[in-house]
Amino acid sequence: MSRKILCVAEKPSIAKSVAQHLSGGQFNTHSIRDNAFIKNYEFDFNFSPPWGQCSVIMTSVVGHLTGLEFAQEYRKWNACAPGQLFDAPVETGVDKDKKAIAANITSQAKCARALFIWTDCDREGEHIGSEVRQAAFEGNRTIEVKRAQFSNTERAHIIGAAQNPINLDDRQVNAVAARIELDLRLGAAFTRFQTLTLQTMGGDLQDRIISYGSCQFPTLGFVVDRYFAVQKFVPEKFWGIKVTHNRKDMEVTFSWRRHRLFDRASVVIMFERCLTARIAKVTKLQKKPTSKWRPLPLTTVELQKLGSMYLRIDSQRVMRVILHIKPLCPLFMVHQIAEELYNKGWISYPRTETDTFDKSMDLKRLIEKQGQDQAWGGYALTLLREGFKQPRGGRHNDQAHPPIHPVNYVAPGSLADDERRVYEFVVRRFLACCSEDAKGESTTVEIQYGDEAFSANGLIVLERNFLDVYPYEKWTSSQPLPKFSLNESFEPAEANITEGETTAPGYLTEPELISLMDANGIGTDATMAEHIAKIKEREYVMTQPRAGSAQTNGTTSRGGRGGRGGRGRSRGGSSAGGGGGGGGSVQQFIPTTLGVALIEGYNGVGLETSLGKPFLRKEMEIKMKEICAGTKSRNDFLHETLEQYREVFVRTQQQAGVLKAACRKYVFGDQP
DNA sequence: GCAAGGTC
Repeated sequence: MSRKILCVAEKPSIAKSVAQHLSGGQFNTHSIRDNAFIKNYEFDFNFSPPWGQCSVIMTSVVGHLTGLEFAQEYRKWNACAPGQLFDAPVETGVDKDKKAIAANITSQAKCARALFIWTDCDREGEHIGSEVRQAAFEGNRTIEVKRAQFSNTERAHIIGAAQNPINLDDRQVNAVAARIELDLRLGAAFTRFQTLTLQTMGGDLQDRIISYGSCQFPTLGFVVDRYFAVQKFVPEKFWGIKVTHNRKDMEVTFSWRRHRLFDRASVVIMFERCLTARIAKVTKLQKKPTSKWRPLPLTTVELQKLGSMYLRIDSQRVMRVILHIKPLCPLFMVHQIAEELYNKGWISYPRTETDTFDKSMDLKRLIEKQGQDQAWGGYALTLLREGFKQPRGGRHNDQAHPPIHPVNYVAPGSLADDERRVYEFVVRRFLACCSEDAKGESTTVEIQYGDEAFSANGLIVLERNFLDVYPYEKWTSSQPLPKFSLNESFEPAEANITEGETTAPGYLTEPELISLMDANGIGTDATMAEHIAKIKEREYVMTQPRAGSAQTNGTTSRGGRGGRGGRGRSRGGSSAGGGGGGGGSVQQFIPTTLGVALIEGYNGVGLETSLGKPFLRKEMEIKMKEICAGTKSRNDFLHETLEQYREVFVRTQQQAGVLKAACRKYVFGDQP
């Protein structure tokens, strides 16, 4: 029997590093025909029984091998009514530019005894694995198929994965296969319908593609929702009372327990009672221990959000990204950099939803590796000797990957500038997770002044703990507090009525948009940025710098945000200091007239669940998870979802007038 | 001329 095993990874970089680890560095490299990226690595490896010592060919694909298309006769836009695409026959075929890669696998499988699949351990990776399996079957009907389970490219981990293969999970394969079919049918049907229908209105809509996608539209919906919240916002005046007192060269500001009222006359009456009373009395003096929690283990979405807030990405990287014609935004770049660090074996798999470390993981060993660093090595070693804490656990677990953490030490000096910053962030975050919370003492002084109560807060930081290694967060007192005693009376230095106005929420920013997409299951961590780029490309939205985003000008009292619109909320306290802060201004998203018209149009069709809302897509995601759990079949899912959308489609077709009216109103500016 | 998901 053949002693050859064929191994196939999801991308060339993984094939290479796995080959290096399994071979101990001794391997031969062969190019393949018609593809410059793919290499076959040849070496020997001693597998666990029943395989034993085998010769190995390690190669890879580049992402998906195949694509789904409508049968030839349905591909032309005018070949059929768009609604027919819900049922039109579809066929899977190897992508044109992937033929050579598939042929390589087919031919290598011919004389192999087994196929080991080394695609990423996520849903899409499982499906790519099934595509690889199919290509291998074309050359060898009886090849045995196994799957290696790994989440980083650290040597021991890779060798362990080679020796403990599992089977391909066909549930995950089915879930993805169904998603692919749905995305194709729905995307094509609605895109053709919308485009062809609205084209007839001429003008600006004449020659453009008005695409629909199950991710594009909800993303657009978030932008439009916020836009209307801003537009419809009505500012309201409010009034408050501020009391200040000077003691030992410190000025203490007491804030009103009622915070603010929207009725000026009442505030004036209350204020005058304070003045009449003249003397304030300390009614409560409380000191209590307080702490600032160490951060949770790092997930992809957090890395992207915090990355764009804290890590400046240099312009060279921007150029590289432009040359690859990739969507241009900081989040996407952070993602790419993390991917590179993973490929090189420095950090764990950077796509994970998990914010809990498995108890069996040897975290101390990972901390130890960081001990040699000049900047944080000392902290790491001290942490090992004293103060190590098992990290807090969040509520997310994708059951596939641990939180993002450093797997090996690399001297920051040997990394490119932007890689270094991301690596440093991952390391510091990891060390912070394993540290003690910061400890402090908070003091609250409450006074009674007239009929009103006021209070002042102070904070003393006693132990910085994780803050020492995690400069991205700050914990500072709002004001230093002098000593007060219980029941003492004093005459406040000053009391004033303050005046302010509620301010409108801001337009949606990129981190906010990402948060909304994440919370609603729109796109994956790798594709969110692409969906955002897509709705810009389609001219559904545009971006512009938010005026005055750098600092709030705090001379007049502005009572926080969001009276009516409700959404806009000032950032949490830590944003002020942040390490490096990005420098540039925050981009905000504003819908175009077309974007508004589309969302308003679909909202106006009177469906229970508008296409501009995230619910339908969210439901799809939940059902995919059910398929993976084995509680739902692929066919039931496909059928249910198609019928659901078909209803929307039919309704929208019947009420195309509503969609057109929205375009007349917003795009052409006609008065109704 | 359509989608979303991989990756180069």
